[in-house]
Amino acid sequence: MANMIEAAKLQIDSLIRGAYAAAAAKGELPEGVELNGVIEIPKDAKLGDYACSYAMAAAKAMRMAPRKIAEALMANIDLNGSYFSSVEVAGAGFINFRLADSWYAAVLETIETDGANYGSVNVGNGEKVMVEFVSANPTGPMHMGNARGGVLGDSLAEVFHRAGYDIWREFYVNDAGNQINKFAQSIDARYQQIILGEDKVEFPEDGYHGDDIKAIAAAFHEAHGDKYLNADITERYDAMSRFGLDINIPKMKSDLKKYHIEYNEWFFESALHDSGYVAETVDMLGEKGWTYEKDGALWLKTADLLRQKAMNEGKTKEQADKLDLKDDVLRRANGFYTYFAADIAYHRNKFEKRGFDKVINIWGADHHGHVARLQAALDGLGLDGSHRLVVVLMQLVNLLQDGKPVRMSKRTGKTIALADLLDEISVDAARYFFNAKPDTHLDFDLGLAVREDSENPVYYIQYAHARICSLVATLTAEGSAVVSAKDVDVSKLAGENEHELIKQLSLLPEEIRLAARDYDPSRINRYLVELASRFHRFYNSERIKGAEPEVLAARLKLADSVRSVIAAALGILGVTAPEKM
RNA sequence: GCGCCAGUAGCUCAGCCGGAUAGAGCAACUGCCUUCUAAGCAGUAGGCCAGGGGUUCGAAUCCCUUCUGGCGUGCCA
Repeated sequence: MANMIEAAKLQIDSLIRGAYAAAAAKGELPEGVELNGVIEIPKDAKLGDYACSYAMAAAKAMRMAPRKIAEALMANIDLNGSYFSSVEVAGAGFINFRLADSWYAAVLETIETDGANYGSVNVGNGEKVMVEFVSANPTGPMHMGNARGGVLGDSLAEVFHRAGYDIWREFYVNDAGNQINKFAQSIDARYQQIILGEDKVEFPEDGYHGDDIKAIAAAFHEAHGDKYLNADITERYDAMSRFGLDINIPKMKSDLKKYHIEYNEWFFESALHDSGYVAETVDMLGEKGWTYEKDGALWLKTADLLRQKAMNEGKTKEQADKLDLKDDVLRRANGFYTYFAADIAYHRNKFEKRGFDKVINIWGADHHGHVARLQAALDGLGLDGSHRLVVVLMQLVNLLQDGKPVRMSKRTGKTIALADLLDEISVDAARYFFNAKPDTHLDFDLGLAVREDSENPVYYIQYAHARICSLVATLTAEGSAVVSAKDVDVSKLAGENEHELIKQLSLLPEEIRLAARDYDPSRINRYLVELASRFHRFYNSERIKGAEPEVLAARLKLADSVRSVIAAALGILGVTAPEKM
């Protein structure tokens, strides 16, 4: 689990601190200045492999020119036994380090040791984290937006897993509330149309118009005949919604499974209502003084909670008072709890009952108005939702057909089902493609998606992997098997392409750390493209087969390390690494 | 009105807890297969980082402000 980038940076920090102590002792630099600054990888490798800005940051406190400070520090650095071969002062006062063979060798050894787990880091310390994603309404088929959420949530969960968190994947099934009622009404209308004739029964305007509802109604009719035609409405709706859910939920499970997405738990909203947990949670808010009654409904003092939250986050009282805020209904005048009330209860359950340290929800951006409210409500319960609940907002997918937008609404019935998409493109392409940066719109053109060519970078990456597999097989057959990292003479990999390639290999642990920090698994996509690109460049410029034995062994080991890292990183995204293409 | 997000090359976007000359892919043009997979590589070209102000050794990056676009602001979920 070694992170060689971290190791290099830590070593530079200690080298500089040691040099400062030595320089200060000799009177070359003023004593007692706190060193700080950034150690980073310069954009241009010609400048060095690592650059350090400590001298510039210390200029003011030391009252010296940055370059002078840098030179004094450099003169006192001892590189013996370090990962670095040289150090120099450049630009305005950067101290630049160049990596030695020992560092490159350590990267290859780490990759060999860690195998498929290479890149894992432990920033999470086993903290319990739930990722809740997709949670599509079970009233109809899933669409492209759900596909994006599914892929994003699953990849993000895997990123967190590899960053050292204890991960739990969950799907929240909204099997209660108004939309279920509407679902039952829609099935009922179709059911009656089957029996009485389509023109005899009016279909509700705001019902679900999709063909899937007709199919459910037909199946229901087949199972029960006309039995429910005159049944009590509550009994009828209950039977119909349960029948429909029993068809739709397994379908969602199997559709998601096609994308290799599986959950630890499918959590039912109805369970929260049935057990009285929603009522209990609302009562708790009342006991804490956060609710009041008005017009027959029970309201949450959301405005007060949000103002308090804003002030906790650094806003002044004046700024907080200026916010235009509204309270929310928790229990309607008709006695039913709102979705919001159930959602608060659900999140109380996640934190309080099941003990998750942190919860990450993937939501469509159209729900963003709900984020701060939910956090504030949880704050009101003393659960610190503002810090422990993270909502990743995902812009919805713009589905295009020949450049024109296609509406994606369940009510119009014109959905492009998630499952159908896989008839058009591979799971690999879908997983790669939908794993785009969450906060940007994703234009998905159906015409383009059908194409399986180099337009899609996933093939570019997989090609690199297949190419290496073929190379290893060819050379192994000729008696040149991949050797262990310890037996590789890294000095034979001294070309710029080789060094750049190894440095790219070393970056994966850092990318995983940052992907978790920013809740952005698409970093891994970009990392892979860059890795594949550097490999292809190396492959085209350096011959492996036919090279001198030591050079061949070293280059083959490098290629095989790339193969291993591509497979490991594709594994995070749930994309396969084919041996042949 | 109030709030959230975005504005970087013709297009799609990286870069954003400040660092050196702002990068990639696509599209366009030019080369590279008798030799390890050409689903590949090398090269050419493209920019008031939306505008204005501020902070400092240094700003695409941080702060303020204006403009433009998307979304939210239900006893819907």
